[in-house]
Amino acid sequence: MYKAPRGTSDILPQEQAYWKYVEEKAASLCQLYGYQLLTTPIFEDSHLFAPTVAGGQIAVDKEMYIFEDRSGQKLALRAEGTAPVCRAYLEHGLFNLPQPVKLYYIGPAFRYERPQAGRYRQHHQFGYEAIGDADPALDAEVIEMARRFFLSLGLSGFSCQLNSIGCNLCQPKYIEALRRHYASYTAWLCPDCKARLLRNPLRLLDCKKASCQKIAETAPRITDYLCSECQAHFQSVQQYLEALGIPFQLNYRLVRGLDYYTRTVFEVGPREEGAQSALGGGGRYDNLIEQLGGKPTPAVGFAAGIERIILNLKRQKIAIPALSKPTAFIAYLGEVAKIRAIKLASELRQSGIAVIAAAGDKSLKGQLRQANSLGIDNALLIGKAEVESQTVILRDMKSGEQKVIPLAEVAAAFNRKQKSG
RNA sequence: GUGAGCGUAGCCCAGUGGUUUAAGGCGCCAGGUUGUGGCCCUGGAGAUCGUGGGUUCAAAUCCCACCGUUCACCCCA
Repeated sequence: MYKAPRGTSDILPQEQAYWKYVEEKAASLCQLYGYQLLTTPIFEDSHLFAPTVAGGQIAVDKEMYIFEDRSGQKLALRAEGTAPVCRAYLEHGLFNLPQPVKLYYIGPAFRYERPQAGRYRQHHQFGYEAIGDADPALDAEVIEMARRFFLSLGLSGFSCQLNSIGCNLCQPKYIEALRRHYASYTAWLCPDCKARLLRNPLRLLDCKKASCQKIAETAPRITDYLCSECQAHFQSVQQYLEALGIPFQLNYRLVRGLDYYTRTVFEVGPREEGAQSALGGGGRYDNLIEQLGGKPTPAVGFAAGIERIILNLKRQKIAIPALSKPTAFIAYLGEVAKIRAIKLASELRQSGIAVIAAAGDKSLKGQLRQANSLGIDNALLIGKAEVESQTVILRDMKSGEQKVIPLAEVAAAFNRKQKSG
């Protein structure tokens, strides 16, 4: 038997209410803030993702779905949302619009990793980006949006952590200081951190091992190394957040794995920290667009994982609206009645009334059982007698009340019901 | 990529001191009214016990490998 590939999953009808709920909240949030939907291809030139995957080219090869098409071009399944949005921004000359340009996206992303709860090979991301202006008010807006998004979903008890990791003027000086600090402790570092010291020193700060944490505690802080511009920018972001009444916690050890982040970084997660707990995160990436071949263009954005959001909706037992059900179920007895039934179904749909017609040759009992388990409120019954008298029996499935109505008046009866109900 | 746990019908699972018609619940189908659901009762269908190999007279049960899944690391959404 075939199975969905490892790390992927089918989203069954019973789950769809959650997806619709989250997607609609996302869309209305973006509408509220003036962010416009941009849909990008599911695969891209594989090199596009090189700057956006931590560890650079090594991780690109190991963690991405890369394949060659028949022309030999190296393509990659979308690994994350930001780089494609920036590519589209450059490709279509969106820099000619009044800046900043505000865009959002929602769709699948792929990473070849070992799956576990909240981590999949195919998952879905919702994200938004404000491209083309370095105004710290945009950083604050993006963070406020994230908070409003989670609140609108009904989630509570999450926190927002904030930090600044500087720009390409001050960050290298800080990394230098960090290296000097760690150099005297190499013997006590875990193997992972030894590798990080060479490849990705910022990551040293959030190693979870107790021995490494100790060293991190005495490490120099990025905030002490920010250049005056970054310092001022960071101050402004905080000032705006306070003005907006957005709670946040400064976390000078918060770094984001991706190389392109500059200045503001933030992460939203449940207060109870655990693996795979981050609901979303983002920050400023003032260097990315230049790295992709554009002019230096500042930008800030946020991305969240839909599967993790749904996981938290379930954990917090948040009630979500049910998907709408068909108005009526049509049952029949006998071949002549069946013809009348499928014709009636067609006509009702023509007037915009959603119906399910029975199929097969189940007993009336079986057909009503089906209507019941589908949760449909009205059943229309057609037998020999109804065919002869040009009527149908309308049964209210909640009360059990039945009445005989002329065939021609069925649609009108439902329209009346909808208005009064 | 590393370490650990788990894998019995569509779903939840009993059964692992070796020999069972592999049990139960949910769901599904049918019957209990000749044309009527939900509750109840009765019956039925549905499992090569994840896959492959090995040990044995005998394996769901022991061993190995692979696959899948879960948890942690890693990484991140």
